[in-house]
Amino acid sequence: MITVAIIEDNRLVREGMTDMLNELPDVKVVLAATSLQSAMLKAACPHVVLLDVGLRDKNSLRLAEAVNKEMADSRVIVMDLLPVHEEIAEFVNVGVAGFILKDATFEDFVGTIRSVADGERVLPPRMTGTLFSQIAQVAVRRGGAAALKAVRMTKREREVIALIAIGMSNKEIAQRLNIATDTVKSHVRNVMEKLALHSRLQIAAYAHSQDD
Amino acid sequence: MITVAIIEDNRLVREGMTDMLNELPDVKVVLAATSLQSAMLKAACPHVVLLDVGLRDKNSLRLAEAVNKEMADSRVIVMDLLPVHEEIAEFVNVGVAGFILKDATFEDFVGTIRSVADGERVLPPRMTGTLFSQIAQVAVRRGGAAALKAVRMTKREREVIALIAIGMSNKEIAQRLNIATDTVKSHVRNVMEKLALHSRLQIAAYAHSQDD
DNA sequence: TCCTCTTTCACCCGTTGGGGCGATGCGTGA
DNA sequence: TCACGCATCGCCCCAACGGGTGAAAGAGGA
Repeated sequence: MITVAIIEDNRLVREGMTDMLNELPDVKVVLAATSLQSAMLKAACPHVVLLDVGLRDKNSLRLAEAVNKEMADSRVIVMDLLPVHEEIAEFVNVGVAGFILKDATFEDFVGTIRSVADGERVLPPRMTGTLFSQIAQVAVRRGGAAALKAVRMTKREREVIALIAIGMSNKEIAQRLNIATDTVKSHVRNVMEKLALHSRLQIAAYAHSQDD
Repeated sequence: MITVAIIEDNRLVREGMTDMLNELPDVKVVLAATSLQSAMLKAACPHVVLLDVGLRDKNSLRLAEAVNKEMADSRVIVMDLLPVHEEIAEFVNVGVAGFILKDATFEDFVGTIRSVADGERVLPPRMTGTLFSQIAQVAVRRGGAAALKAVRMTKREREVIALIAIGMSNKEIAQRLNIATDTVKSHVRNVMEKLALHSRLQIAAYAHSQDD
């Protein structure tokens, strides 16, 4: 049995991965969190740590290094969207055992986990399918709406998103909706949490990508 | 001869207006600026001040009032895109002599200027044509590309716009393009100046509206 | 040749945004 | 009835952004 810890800040992806992996006979997810907490990770002591480094943090490298150092008996797999070659080299240098792109096949994904748990080193293979789409499928399969609720926007949030998309500031949105700017900020923060984004610009980009 | 000052922050519109008006035998543009500087305006001492209040400033009303107060012998025409009735009333109250919508006919436009210079008060007439489209036509007529250059983005600026559109910060753009963040800021400022925008979010909205 | 445009970079300053944290009502459904 | 999600608002902190000014170097056209 391979024990796995998932560090991933997008709720949909995180829970989808957890379910998918738990359906496998030889894999068990023992931890799924948004951020890295050494304490919890040490307590869980998983064979494999799936570490999402997204595209935001520059210090994701040091993050991977830290995990590798403090968890000598755990092996790290870095998940990324579109890593550059130099970055891959750097990650390998700090001791990352595996590398998987988010547009990988599920088979590639599981294969990487098993290989890494087996002691191998897996560098980014050429992949064709999309891991993301499969996660989305799993998400809708289990419990139907239950999963999508995690990323489903409330009425107010959709309003705020729409106003952000047309370029309005928090203050302007507050005036338009007749609420306090702090309230707008709360909505914006919740939206970013749900979509795993980190700026209102990304919210705007997301909004525009939706209504194409 | 009617002397005119133009306060308008969109370069294309500003220069287009200047040229169009200067082609008239009885009109001369003596000042064309983006913002209101009392000193320069007093020095120019125009018969008519064309004041663009756009849709951004809340205090455009006080601006119009200030011009009217300090320039007792100049008459003010407010230009706006889509003013509300209440706003019009307020502007009239602070002594604005004329009012012209940006989707007015050029004839209406010139007529308003002449009437105001003549001492009349011109409230927003019902108009049909679009002043904007005529300005664009004049802009291309005179020198062809010369005018569009004012709003034509440079290669670098287009790159920056594209990266803003997908949600990147100045710092991220700087890293991507291998330039300093201050340089990126310069480009962003220039873009905003050219498009008469006031935030990167609006740039993103503009970019997305373009490639539809 | 000179001048303009483009691209580059720097410094300063005030405002906004992102993130953490807590708190209060209010409806809905278990 | 009680928990939960939603919407509301507040405060703090610090980094990022918007805006102004200034400057330097290279490209290209007049």
